[in-house]
Amino acid sequence: MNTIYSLKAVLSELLFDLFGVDDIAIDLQETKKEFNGDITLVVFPILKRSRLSPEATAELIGIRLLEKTNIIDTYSVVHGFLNLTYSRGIVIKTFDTIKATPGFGIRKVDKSLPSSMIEYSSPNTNKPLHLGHIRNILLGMSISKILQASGMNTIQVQIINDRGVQICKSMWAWSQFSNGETPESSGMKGDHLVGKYYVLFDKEYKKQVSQSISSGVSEEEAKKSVKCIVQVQEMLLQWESGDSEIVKLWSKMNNWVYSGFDKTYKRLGTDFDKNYYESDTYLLGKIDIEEGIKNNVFFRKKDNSVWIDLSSDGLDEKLVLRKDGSSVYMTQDIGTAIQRFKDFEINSLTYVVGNEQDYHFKVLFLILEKLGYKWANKLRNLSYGMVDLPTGKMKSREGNVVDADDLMDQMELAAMKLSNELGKASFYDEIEHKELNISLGHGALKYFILKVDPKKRMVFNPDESIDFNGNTGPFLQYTHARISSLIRKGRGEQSKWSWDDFSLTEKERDLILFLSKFPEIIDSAALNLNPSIVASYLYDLAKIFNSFYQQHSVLNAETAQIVAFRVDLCKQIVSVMKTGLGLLGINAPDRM
RNA sequence: GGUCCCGUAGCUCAGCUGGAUAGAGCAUCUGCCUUCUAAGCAGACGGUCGCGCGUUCGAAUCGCGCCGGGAUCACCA
Repeated sequence: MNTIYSLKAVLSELLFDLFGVDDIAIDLQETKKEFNGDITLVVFPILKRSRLSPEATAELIGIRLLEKTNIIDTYSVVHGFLNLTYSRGIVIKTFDTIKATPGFGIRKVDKSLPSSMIEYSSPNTNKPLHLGHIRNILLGMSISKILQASGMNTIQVQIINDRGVQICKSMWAWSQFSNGETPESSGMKGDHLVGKYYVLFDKEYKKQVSQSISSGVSEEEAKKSVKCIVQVQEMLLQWESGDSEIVKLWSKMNNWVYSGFDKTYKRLGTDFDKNYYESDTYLLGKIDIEEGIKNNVFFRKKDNSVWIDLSSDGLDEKLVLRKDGSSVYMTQDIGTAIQRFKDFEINSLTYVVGNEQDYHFKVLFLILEKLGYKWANKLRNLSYGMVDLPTGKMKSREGNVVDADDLMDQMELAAMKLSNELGKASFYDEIEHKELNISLGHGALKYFILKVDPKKRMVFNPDESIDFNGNTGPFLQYTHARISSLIRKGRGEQSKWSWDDFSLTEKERDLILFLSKFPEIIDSAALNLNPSIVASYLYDLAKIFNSFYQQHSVLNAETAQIVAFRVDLCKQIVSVMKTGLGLLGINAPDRM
């Protein structure tokens, strides 16, 4: 339907007829604000074939274009730039199409097609979620919605790192220090309680190490031999051998953590279709390694460890099985990926993972390709930069993290405070007001994180980073609420309008043309695994609307027909805003 | 040392499949609420696009080389 595509088709034919140029040379781009027009053809690439001056070439194309199509109304030539203005007819048609398309921008999903699997969050169970997880979760959640909107079925999964030395540390400390403390008895969220003991372990460990050192043991030796760490190692072995007491404790503490995570996920608005647990999957992959040895993908060294040589791909040798036959991370990831393609009818798998693991995933994908899985080229990595604090890196075991729950509390509080300052509280009853502050606080946080290109590293300053003015979530929500209000108030206006009743203002044209880009924006965000594309589109849309709003009155427009038309236009804008914010996981309140 | 990512206004970021005078927000300053929500709008101020060389009619954008920041290359997870 898109006007740019139809224009490109016409141009393609025309330029071939005129000069014999191919599509590659057709460079169409939006016209800069300073010039008249909507879209610009850059004619420089055509000059070689046209053998005319830039101006003459542009003129010639302009004239012919007007003869050939009614998409374009007028043109102007500035140097080598042919600026084209869409005709009223095509603008009208564009708006009619948008209006006639329910859920404009969202492509229908064919349920019978294979799905795309997205893995994200992937927490450890020894500590609560923090700001780093928030970036991961928001990206995963948002990209899942975007993929759905672009017409894919999705399966959202997380792999929960529920075993290993980390959780044993929490278990050990709890056994030592807790006196049987539980989430119920302490009133703490389960994940926070377990995290508390993880930090306690670290303190105790450091204490024991320094005591050991002062009694004459070398630092290196002390770190390995201190009582608490030795006991943790024993615990891990007991867990692996299925010791019932240990497994019971492990299971109890993990369940505390899960109920805590569930609350946080719910608050963030995410939900997984399936959880994978590392305790179930950590043995996967060994069989595949054996298979790969037979096929000469892997090789065994003298000490019995198994490797893959990736030097011909510009990478190193990589271990896939230890000399004692036990797995490394890579082993599990190989096995888990293969398992997933068996478990589900999926045709792609996207991992949302911090960029510190780029190398790991590059290797993983390469190994799976070498193992001959044809879906290996459908593996993707949405890699994102770390979130650091002004004071440096967050470290859970040292406790200097921005906790996910605390952060959301803080955001809600800030929204409440601002709303009271602005004197808006009186419009609402208490519950409604609370919900609104949740929407706005979370909107600010989500937009702050998602508007940035995922691959950029970001510094988060809890005191300064979050704003409610300017290029922010609440600004978009405010714009949405404002338009909603117009529609509410305009409901009484029953006038019918037709295109013959009025001419379009410049801002109205801008809005219609800008709205029409929404589907491409979604496709582009899906293709690039980048929600920030949606975020900046919505921001631009809001800017254009607010500018329109300031210049023209909707409800007090010159005639009843124009009022009716503008209300209709508002309906389309509000729909795109709401859909778009939804893709970012942000609520769009009707008033605020 | 090898590899990957980042470097654009005082700060936070767009723009990067080459195109016209590099755009927003925050901060600072000026206007605009007795008319549809001022969490807004209009404007001012603010730039050697890290540096150099190259490719090109044209480079923030592509290539090469530096510089700065981060990550990674574990029989850790």
